[in-house]
Amino acid sequence: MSELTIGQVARETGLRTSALRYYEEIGLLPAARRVNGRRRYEPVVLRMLEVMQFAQRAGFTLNEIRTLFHGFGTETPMNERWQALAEAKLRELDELIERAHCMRRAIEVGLGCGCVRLEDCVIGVPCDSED
Amino acid sequence: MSELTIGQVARETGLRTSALRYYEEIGLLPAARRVNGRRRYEPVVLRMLEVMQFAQRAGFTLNEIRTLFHGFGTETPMNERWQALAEAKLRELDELIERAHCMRRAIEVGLGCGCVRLEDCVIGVPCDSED
DNA sequence: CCTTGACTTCAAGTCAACTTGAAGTTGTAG
DNA sequence: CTACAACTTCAAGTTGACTTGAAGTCAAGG
Repeated sequence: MSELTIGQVARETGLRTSALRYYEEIGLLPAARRVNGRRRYEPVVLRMLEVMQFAQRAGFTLNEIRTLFHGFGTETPMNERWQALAEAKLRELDELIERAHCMRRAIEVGLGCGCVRLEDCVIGVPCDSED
Repeated sequence: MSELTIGQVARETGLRTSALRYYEEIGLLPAARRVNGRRRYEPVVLRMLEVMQFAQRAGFTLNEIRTLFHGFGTETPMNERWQALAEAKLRELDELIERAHCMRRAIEVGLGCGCVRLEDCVIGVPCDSED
């Protein structure tokens, strides 16, 4: 039982079958081999989907993930488009992390202070400039 | 000139007028006073919008932001719903920050290694368990 | 043979957060 | 007075990431 049905992949990954079909439709997953019209997946897609879900939770769009996967390891071990995207995303992630920290601090201040208006709390936290 | 037109608010905040009308429609902004049918805003909305944009960039949905603003400072200085939402969001933010850090590390590894397949890179980075 | 469950395709629906377009109103500048 | 920009409402369109529904196919069990 080396090949998996769409249902098995769905169960293993926690995705819905509709999502898997959708991924194939938009070219995120390579078109699966068909047996009597039904999809058969090689186990490696489980890992791909794992990474994809991970990337998605980290804020990548499906479009970016597709580029990430297509650009990675084709021809040269590390091509330029992948590198550019990765570096851009790195900067985005840094911004995201900073904003998240900032909002976190703001909420904590809000939880701990007696402000009547949220604006007063948040504005009082120094963040937009630097840490 | 203490009250602002929708155009002025838009210019000051960087939002489109359509967005401001939309915010009013969904109850995120209180319905502005009308003069001959046109909206007039008190300057305080600039701060509100500032905070709202900030919260949005930090990952809050408009729905959450509305709750955050409505629940804050009404009746008791710090009511329970606000507190619950804030604490839940705090946990979400922590998760987000961790995932972002993790993806960041994964990308860096990807940039620095010679892997042919992205999966190999990302999977090699210890993250899903703990840091 | 018939049912059942897992699958297929294709079209349309959903949600958030807006934007766009049409058609009309208001206030000011020339 | 006329033009024009800035506003109004209301309906419909957009994007991303899917989901839902209809109608049909296929293999296995009773």
